[in-house]
Amino acid sequence: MAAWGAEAPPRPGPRPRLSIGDLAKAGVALADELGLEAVTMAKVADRVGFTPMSLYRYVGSKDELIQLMFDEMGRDLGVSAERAHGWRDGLESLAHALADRYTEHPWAVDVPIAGVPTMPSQVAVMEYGLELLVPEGLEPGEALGVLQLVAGFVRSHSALVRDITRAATPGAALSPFSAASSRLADLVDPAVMPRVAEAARLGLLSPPAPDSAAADEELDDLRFGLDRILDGVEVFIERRHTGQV
Amino acid sequence: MAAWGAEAPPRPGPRPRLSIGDLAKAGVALADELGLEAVTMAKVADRVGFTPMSLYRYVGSKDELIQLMFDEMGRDLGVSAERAHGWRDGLESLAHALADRYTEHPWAVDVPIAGVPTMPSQVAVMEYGLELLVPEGLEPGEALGVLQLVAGFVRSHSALVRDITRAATPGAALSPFSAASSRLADLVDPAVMPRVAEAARLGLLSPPAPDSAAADEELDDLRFGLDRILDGVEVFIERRHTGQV
DNA sequence: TCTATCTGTGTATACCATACTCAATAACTG
DNA sequence: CAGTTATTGAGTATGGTATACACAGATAGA
Repeated sequence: MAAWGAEAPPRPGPRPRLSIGDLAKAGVALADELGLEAVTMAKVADRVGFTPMSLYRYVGSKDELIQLMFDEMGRDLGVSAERAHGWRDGLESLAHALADRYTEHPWAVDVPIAGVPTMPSQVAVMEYGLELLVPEGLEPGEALGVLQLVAGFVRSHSALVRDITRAATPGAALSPFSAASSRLADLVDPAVMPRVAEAARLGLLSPPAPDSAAADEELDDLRFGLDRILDGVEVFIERRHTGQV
Repeated sequence: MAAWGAEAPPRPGPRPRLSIGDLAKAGVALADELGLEAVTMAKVADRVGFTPMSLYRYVGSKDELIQLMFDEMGRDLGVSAERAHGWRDGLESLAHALADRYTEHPWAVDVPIAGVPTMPSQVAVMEYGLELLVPEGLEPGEALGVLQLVAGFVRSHSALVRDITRAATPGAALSPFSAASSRLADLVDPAVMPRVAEAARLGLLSPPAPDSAAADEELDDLRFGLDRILDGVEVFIERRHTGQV
């Protein structure tokens, strides 16, 4: 796979003027500025000073380019198992590092998950997680399951945060569906769905006011879910240590 | 919002020959047969015996149609809080019902998450979850957090299962990336990533052989993640009951 | 120097979402 | 019952999209 950067032996013909990484970086920059839907072969080509069709010398399809962009944005998370104070601290660092990346690159939550993780940055996360969890007695398969749990939660949480942020940002194009969330209290029949109606009344289903506390709330939500997951993992590790499972 | 089916008062002009639900159902059927990328306005129109442009009398955009399809596929999960034996059993039933739906409609994991859940089927899930968890002492916001955890996990797990299944199915169009997973063992340098290399050697990163045990493995993985989450929630509920939090 | 091979370009195609216009339709008004 | 008017579904058109294909120039090895 190209993303793993096998070194090319000397060949006849002109040397490529780009690398796959250049292409991925250009795509990331474009998506950062204008969103994922703005990433077209033509615009990426323009950004690197190429014609659209030349990109196909580097990637087999646009989908492949998108996957490379996702890998690019997940590189070098700055976590290391040696520096972590135990598995729990390590997983928390990972979760926050991932969440930060999603915040920096909001489009990344729109990139479809393409099968079992095989891109370098994802594999690096796997190695990290295995280093944290296998010494605690987890089987590799179990450790990967925990990792999937954490990474998946951060992703879905980040997606929610992004959409809420977008809906609460005046001037942003809000879909007809996010627009409806503020009216959800009117749509839900309290007789049929009393608890949702109450939650809507409490404002839990509307975008929060864009005050300074919004970021804190998002962080709280991340922590809440993460704490539940890690509590569950802790229970499992305890049981494994005491031979109950 | 149209999906909530406000009844139309008598109006001049021809009566609409379709309903939004018809359109959503047609889209679902199409996606079931040919995948989400096959869902185009033209093909859906063809299926209901309309011209492409007529669909815009019912939906504002293709994205809106896709959201309606997602709502359609999540309707009537067949769970009820009254029938559940406690919150944990109730959440397990929900998770399995959702997983079954994703299995029946694999394209659903490709539907982008559009903000805070506001579609009827999603709101029904919310009501269900609140009924299960609020009596245990959780705040509505906490209960929604737990629900997001469960639903998000089932979704990401289902995505993985679908991609693995697709990769293991001979004849299916497998992306260059899923194709690479079988070669991951060759790509990873054991000196740099010893634990991933070992996991690859154990076959944990390759699609499983398409034997009869595959379905069981998938179910095991679902159970594993779900058990961790619910263990974590259980710890939280215990603490709440004993006033620790 | 010759040759095989690779790069980036130019051109062309098929598909797609969707804007705009219009004739036919059917409820409401008198 | 006749006229008015809003609405439906069809027809036509447009701009953007990914990508197939063929070619001219460039370059490393013989």
